[in-house]
Amino acid sequence: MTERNTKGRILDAAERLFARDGFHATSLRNITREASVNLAAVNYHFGSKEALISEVISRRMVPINRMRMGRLRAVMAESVNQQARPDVSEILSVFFRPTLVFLETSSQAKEFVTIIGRAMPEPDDTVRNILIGHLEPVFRYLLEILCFALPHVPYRVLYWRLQFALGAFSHVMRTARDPIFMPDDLKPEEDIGSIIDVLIPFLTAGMEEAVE
Amino acid sequence: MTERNTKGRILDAAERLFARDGFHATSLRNITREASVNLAAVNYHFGSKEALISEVISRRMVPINRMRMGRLRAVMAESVNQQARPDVSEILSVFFRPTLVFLETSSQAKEFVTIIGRAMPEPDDTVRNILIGHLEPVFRYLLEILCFALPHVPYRVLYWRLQFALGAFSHVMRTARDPIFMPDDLKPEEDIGSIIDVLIPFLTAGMEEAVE
DNA sequence: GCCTGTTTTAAACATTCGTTTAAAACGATA
DNA sequence: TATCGTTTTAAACGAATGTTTAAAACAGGC
Repeated sequence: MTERNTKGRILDAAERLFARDGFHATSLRNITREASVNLAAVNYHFGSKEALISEVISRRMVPINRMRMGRLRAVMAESVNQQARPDVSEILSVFFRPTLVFLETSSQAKEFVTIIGRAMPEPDDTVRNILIGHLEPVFRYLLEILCFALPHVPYRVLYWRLQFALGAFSHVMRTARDPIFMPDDLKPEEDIGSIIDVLIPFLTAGMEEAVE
Repeated sequence: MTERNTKGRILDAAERLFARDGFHATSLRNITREASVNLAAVNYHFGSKEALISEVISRRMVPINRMRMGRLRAVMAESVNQQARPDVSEILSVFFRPTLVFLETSSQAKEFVTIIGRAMPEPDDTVRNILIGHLEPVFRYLLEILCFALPHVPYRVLYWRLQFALGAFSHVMRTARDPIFMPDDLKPEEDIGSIIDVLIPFLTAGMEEAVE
């Protein structure tokens, strides 16, 4: 259940609190209390709070992005083999769905989808750049594949449409647990996958829309 | 050019710095230095930093939302008169375009669109609730009109699609001045209106997409 | 059982923050 | 010009933060 060693306990507690309260509002004292370790443990094991944030993001982001790149390459290869344009809906699925890969194995990892949504709009450059550094190669490849899939849509328009997709995704990952403006006759989705099921067709239609 | 009285100078300086660095990273000392007023002036004129944030948001958000509600009502009235469904593209335009209303009159107001993008994903509840409070009635009316315009799309799906639209919008308002992942052969849009011109058809297509 | 490198602990440090205070400066009015 | 309410000013306060320190506790190999 809870991690046995100090480093792992800190990572789990930090992930949980960063998701709940944000990076800045979460102090090292909160984290170390939650993890039942000494305050100095963070600086001893990670060096700084920033390095801890980086590690919290990296340990899940690296495998997620490896999965993304692998599947994107597969989509691209199949498209070349069959001499057909790749399917936009599949491209977007391949990008967004791996976010949920940890949900099956670790209940703890539910928090991480919130963290992705939090890191993207983070005002602090050093924090945001941690996420951006991970995401950049995937974004570039994604844009490249979309150019193949939608040759009639101008490059500049595709870039902005992909930004819209990122914005919609991060907003919804961040607020899914506690949605804003939720009418009384609706209730929050129990699992995030069902929101992505609504997101993919929405984004696909927007991506494919012809530009006059 | 620059405001003459202390209160106005604080508001302008705060708007500029909140947009550039975020709400939390901007200290009262930064603001008062930028405004060339004494540190205690903020607490004297506004009462607290939180009240200043609220005022920075309100002074532009109130007229923007008044404009939104008026135009939304007009769209709804015309739809009833003509016994036709309201146009989704027009609905979205009427919601998003008033954000830029200050851009013509005040060059200073360019900063405010960034602030809208910053307040939405703000981790601090008290700050985010300031924006949410302003937006809630508009959101509810917007959702209601979309139900009229798209009766074949389930209510729950429309709610989430509207959330996607909000996410895309706030992300792009926040990053428009300094876009992330911008390829070398693209350059940032000089005016935000042209990004909204790309956004509206994208969102419209997503909103209108049939649900199987 | 002693010794060595690693980890944990309690305490302190230096900064920064929002806020408060009390005196000084100002401005309009009589 | 004198007065009174408003505004500005410099200084200090208390609280919270990330980080560092130096000693204590621990673990494994000889």
